[in-house]
Amino acid sequence: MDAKDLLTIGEVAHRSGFPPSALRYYEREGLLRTARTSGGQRRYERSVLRRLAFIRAARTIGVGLDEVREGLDQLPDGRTPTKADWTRLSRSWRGRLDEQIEALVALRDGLDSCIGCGCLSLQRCRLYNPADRVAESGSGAQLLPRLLRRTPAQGM
Amino acid sequence: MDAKDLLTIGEVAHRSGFPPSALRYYEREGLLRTARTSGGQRRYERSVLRRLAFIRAARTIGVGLDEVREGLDQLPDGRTPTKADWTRLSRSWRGRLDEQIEALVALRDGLDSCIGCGCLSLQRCRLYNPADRVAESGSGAQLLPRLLRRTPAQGM
DNA sequence: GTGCAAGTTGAAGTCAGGTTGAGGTCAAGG
DNA sequence: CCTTGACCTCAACCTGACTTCAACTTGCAC
Repeated sequence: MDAKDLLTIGEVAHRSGFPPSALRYYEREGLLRTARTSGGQRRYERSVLRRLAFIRAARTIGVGLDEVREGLDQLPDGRTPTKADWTRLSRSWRGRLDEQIEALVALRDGLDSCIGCGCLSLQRCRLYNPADRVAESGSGAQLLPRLLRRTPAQGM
Repeated sequence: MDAKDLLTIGEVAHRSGFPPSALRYYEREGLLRTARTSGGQRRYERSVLRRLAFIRAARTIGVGLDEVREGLDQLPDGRTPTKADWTRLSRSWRGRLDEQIEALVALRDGLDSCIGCGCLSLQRCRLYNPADRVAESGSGAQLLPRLLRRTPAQGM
């Protein structure tokens, strides 16, 4: 916490791989807090790098920034987060990842059967069925896409 | 091809699960062609439903519209596409799906090791490494997200 | 022949996750 | 002190895949 330990935005950008524009954006969005010099420039504590690693990992998995913020907000207020804190956060993604994989595998199996039959039929094709139910039920809901919906990393 | 067989946009919307706005959009984007009544209203051949099934399946897998169009453009010009035509198109996705699954599994394994060590370290964490490479190469590109990027079926 | 649901258009809006640019300020080495 | 590169803010822009809106027209049932 020595003043010497504080990093400029350029240093953080270089070390984290996020461009400065993203760092400023994350700050605006409440994912990061920064100290400022008397002249108004950002100075980052070293711990921001771990936070950014978390953000990077979350984004890679496809977690949206809102949810990332929620996660980060659950970190202990006063003290520096421990290994256990980060572990707890990460663990919750394991399930999501499993879901995503499961959904894709189901899709692949469906695709296989479609390749087999060449159908893509409204009645029979498993790839198509989600939409079909919509047509039947009149509801706006979808089935498989729901699992995949959480839009995977878009930016940059 | 009897005039009686032509469908209105509402009927196609209902049977395909795509809202009319999406159907018009797809037409503007060159994924669909339609006949028109003397008054200018769209009339769809029934075959559009199969095309839409293809589009739905592609979007579900995460294929972008540009690529869907490319695929559809490869369908035979004069004749009605056969089962084999659709099969050929679908088969190319199998590989993509495999890739996506593989990427997610790798991610999950990486996550597991991170949960184990609680690190999310800049140097060691496998979840983090993709970004690290970016930082090195100076490019704005991402590695894994590229595979997951294409936003899964959004419509309705 | 009329009423009204369903259709038409083009333009603009939406959402996420940032990027880009203009115009100006800060900080550090010489 | 001065230069210069790094930094600041605010606003506007970007992509993809649509949706929504306003203002108007069609087409089918009665």
